[in-house]
Amino acid sequence: MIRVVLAEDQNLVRGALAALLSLEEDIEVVAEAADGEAAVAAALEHRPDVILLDIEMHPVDGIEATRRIRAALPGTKVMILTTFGRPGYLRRALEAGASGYLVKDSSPERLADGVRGVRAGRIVVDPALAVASLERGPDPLTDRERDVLRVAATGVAVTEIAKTLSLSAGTVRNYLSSAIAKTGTANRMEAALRARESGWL
Amino acid sequence: MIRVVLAEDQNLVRGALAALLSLEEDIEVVAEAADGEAAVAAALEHRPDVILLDIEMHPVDGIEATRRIRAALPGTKVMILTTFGRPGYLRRALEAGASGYLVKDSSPERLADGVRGVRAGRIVVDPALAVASLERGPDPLTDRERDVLRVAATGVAVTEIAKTLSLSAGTVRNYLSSAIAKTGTANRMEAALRARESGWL
DNA sequence: TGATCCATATGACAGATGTCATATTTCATA
DNA sequence: TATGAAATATGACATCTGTCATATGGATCA
Repeated sequence: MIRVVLAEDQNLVRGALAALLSLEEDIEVVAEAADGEAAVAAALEHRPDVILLDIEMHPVDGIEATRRIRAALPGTKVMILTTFGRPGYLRRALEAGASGYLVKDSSPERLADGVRGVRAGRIVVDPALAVASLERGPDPLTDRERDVLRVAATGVAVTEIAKTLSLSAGTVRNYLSSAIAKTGTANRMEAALRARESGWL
Repeated sequence: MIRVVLAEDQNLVRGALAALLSLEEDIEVVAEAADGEAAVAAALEHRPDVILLDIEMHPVDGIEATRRIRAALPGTKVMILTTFGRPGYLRRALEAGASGYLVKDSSPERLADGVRGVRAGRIVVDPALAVASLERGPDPLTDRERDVLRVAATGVAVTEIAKTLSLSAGTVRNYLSSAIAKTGTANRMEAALRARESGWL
């Protein structure tokens, strides 16, 4: 029997995935969690074989939860399950110690097979996404460029970004300029959108 | 027995929801679809009591599918099931003829209860969302303002927007200016984000 | 048949944005 | 320890953006 903890922030989807996994003879969902914090707690309490983590959870996301779980329970395998096939997400998930990465567009059979795969020690990754990750290359942005882009993505003006990050307006424009150059885009918004789609934010 | 057709574009979520609904004694999922087009076809073929529709599907979305299904099969009840609790979505869904609107953050029990509710002729809507919809008021944007905002949301410059929509650059700036005024925001990007969050795009 | 709104357009102006050159400080690393 | 990268800052310049006044033609509606 493979014991699984399931972490996903949308109640309905979480319940549905639990129902789906419960149809498998050899898989048992021993706990559910709605965010990263609760996922770590559930992992510590139940010591599952595999933990399924969504990435987009607040306040603690699936990547950070992966890091904490791998540190505390090296024997537990982590499988990421997310809507977004973003190269940067995959890279960060693997660096954080995940053994698997599935997008929610995968077929239901692949989920159960994936759980069995990581349990057996394999790395389970969508091949197309792995290729995209290599093609895109690593994140070229510095920490501050990322910070500035993240705030810029909300549409606020330079002076607002500067206030938010306690920087001078000129410095913010410098970071935006270099982020725009590195992403090969024409303005802050395209840079932010591109960085997001690459999984860098 | 309540016969249900389920339309949702993410395979894994669709399969999981089907598994969840199948746990109910009185509900039977008679067909699944991955987009609006297929949903309409499945509805015509299977004549279900209730059809569950995600909104975010391509190329035909859940709102458009609702319209077509209501026109062809007035007896079939439509329930929208979406990630986004956007007031404008709710309004448009009801105008298109939907009987229910649930966000994916709802509890699993509410899904089955909701299906029974719309089957019984009730309108099933999250009360908080209904209030938000009334507070926000109807979409104040003109067709062209919406068009321009949609393109602007991709981050491109005015000349690009103008080229895309076959307008002069000045006209585009006029529309952007009035959209910014109507949304009470400070620039095109905030206007686009706000319009999107309101469900106007 | 006016009144009003929408779609479209132009010109002018002030302010915001993106680029570039340049500079200091800190930190890691060869 | 010297080198380089990152974080931070300023000033200057050209271009882009948002606003406003104004105009025309079509649609709708009382």
